[in-house]
Amino acid sequence: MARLTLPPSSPSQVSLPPDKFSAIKTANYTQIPTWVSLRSNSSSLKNPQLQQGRLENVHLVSLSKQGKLKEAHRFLEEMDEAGVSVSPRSYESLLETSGKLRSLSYGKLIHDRLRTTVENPPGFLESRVLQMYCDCGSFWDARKLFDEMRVISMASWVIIISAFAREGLLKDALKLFSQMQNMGIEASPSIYISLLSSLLDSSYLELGKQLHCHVIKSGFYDNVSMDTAITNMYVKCGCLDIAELAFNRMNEKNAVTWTGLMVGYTKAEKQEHAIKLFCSMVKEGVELDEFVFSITLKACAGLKDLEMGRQVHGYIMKLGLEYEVTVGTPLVDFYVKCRSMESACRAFERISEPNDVSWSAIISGYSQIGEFDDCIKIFNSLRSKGVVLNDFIYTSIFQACSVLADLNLGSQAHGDAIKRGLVSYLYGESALITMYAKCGRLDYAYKVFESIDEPDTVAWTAIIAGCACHGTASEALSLFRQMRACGVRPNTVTFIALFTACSHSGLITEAKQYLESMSSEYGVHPIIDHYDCMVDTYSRAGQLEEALELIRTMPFKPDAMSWKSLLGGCLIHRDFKIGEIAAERLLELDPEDTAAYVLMFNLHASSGHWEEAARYRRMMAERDLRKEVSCSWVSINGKVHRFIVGDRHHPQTEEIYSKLQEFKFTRTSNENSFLTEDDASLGLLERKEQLLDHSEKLAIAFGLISTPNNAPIVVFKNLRACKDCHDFAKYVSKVTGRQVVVRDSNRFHHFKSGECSCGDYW
DNA sequence: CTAGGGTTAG
Repeated sequence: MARLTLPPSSPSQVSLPPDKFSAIKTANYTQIPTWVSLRSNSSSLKNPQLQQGRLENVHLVSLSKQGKLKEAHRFLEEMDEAGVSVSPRSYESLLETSGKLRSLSYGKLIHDRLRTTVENPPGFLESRVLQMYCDCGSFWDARKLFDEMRVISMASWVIIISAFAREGLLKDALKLFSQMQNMGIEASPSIYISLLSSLLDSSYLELGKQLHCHVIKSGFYDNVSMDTAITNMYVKCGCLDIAELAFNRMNEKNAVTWTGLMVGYTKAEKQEHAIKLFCSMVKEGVELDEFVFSITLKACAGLKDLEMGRQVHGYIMKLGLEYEVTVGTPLVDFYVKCRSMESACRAFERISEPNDVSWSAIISGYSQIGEFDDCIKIFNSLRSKGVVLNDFIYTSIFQACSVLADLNLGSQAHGDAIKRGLVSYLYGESALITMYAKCGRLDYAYKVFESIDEPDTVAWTAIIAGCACHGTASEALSLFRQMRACGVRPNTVTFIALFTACSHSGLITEAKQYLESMSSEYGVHPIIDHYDCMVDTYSRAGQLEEALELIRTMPFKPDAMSWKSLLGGCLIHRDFKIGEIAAERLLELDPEDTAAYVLMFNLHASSGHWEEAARYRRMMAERDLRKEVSCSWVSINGKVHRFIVGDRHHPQTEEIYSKLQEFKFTRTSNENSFLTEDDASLGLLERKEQLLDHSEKLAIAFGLISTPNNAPIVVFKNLRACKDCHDFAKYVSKVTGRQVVVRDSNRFHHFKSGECSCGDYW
């Protein structure tokens, strides 16, 4: 008899891919036999009748539970040589592990071994093999095995139908279901549950009703799981009223049943109803679990009802569930949505084992309150700690990079996400399009867009918005037509992007047509933002009467944005009469809006009405309002250099200012010299005469001296570009032959040979 | 031996 060598007790040499370690973590280590004792008295070999290979099989199962399939396979071969037979229990475990680890190759090896070495395998092993193929996602193998089965157990029917249903292969699942019926086999509740729960939206309602009829005819009474599945089918198909009926008819309900209905109401934006259900649960004494709190907190978050959420939080603490990640994470999100970042952080710290979802919730929290630097900080620390990152996190990071205009970090994170295989999700890709577009690389944005096989509404919207902010309106409109041709439906945001493109290029007729047809032709009902865009389009184009008329006749009460857009137009086109109206209305709606004061100041100052101008400055001072300090920055070799007006802090200040002097740039038309936002931010009226040290010019000058002669210069600015700096950039591009790109708070300006892509229209 | 529920984002 061959000698049986047992494996060394050192850690296994089998290396599993890192993402499969979870299986090892969940392994039951109590199953590990002490193989030292196995080795010392390998009595089973000496006395086969006594042990019948029991210990070897225990060891085999142990290896399998630890996910050590390679080692298990080696051990199997040794058992063969030793003539020790493999127990059905071992086969069962090996098949289960192969499935869990989605290791088709080992699964197949076990299946082959079972076929060739065991003459009449017990029926349950056959269905275990089937399960393994389904778990590995190899439906072809599963189907082949199934078709070859001589006797099909109910378990096998359940396994294959539920696998097909879960995988979205509904047609195949239904075919098998009717095959069962034709064979006179009655489907079990599990089969109905699988089929019902694969019906994800209202397009399956008819099918769902038919299945419901089958269930009734089959006479299954009071099966909580199945009745829950029926209720949830109606929920997912959008029939909340029917779902509620089905729910009320149930004699016995559990937490799962309640949760399903609450999800439905929350999705339908009827959060109050969901919370009412939660209260009933408490009243009726239903045993609550973590999932109930997840959805309850989501409902509170949707309502931004801080009081309600706090009460729920108290209840959670009473039950000691705040440490659970399934409760703690939605709790974090709830506080984030209620703008209570401090509480969110506290809730986060209580989670005993935060997962990637918890991290994405807290990162998106920082992103939502505008603390983008914090987002990046957390991201970097997670990256270095090797925490699992998901596509949600990357989406937030790309968003942060768009706002910070940090192309460097953005493209690094992009590469990182590719390595982790997280980019293939549309959400992430759309965020990438926006990130590249807002970092000034419309070309990369296009590349990402073109790499998407079937762009969805959001992806199309992202690229259209990208074109809009770069001022390529005709491209935006053409993309919109292509989108329609591809059968993708535009949504509210798509139209905002489209209108933005029109307003930046003065396409009044087009904008008007879209506004009139969006509801009838595209099924998107205009909201006030769309009208505000139209007001903006008219205003920029100088059609101020039309803009005012639209504000007065539109089906919404004008908001601050309506008047702000109009006021902006009045400034460009020097209309005091309408400007005054707009400013008054704007200040009524939002007395803290600094833009109103600055715009009115400029409007009067630009025509020499200094007293009127001063009145607005005084008002601003009295209300203790300050404009955000204007700031421009340029990134050189990954390092960001920031400038404010008159800045002399940069180590190369002398060089920068002498470069500026070189241009001897003088204003082209004196009448157009407004007091700019730069100046207004400092409150220095006398600045009017010396505009050479605006942050934007400093950044451009620094770009000129720090990059090769032919390199384009990309400058970012937190406020809108002023006319003077705009002229300066044009001049620089003409004299130096360099391409200058300026992103202001509104859009991109591409300067080339003395011309700007905005056509002086911004 | 199978089946029912939740949280993150553009």
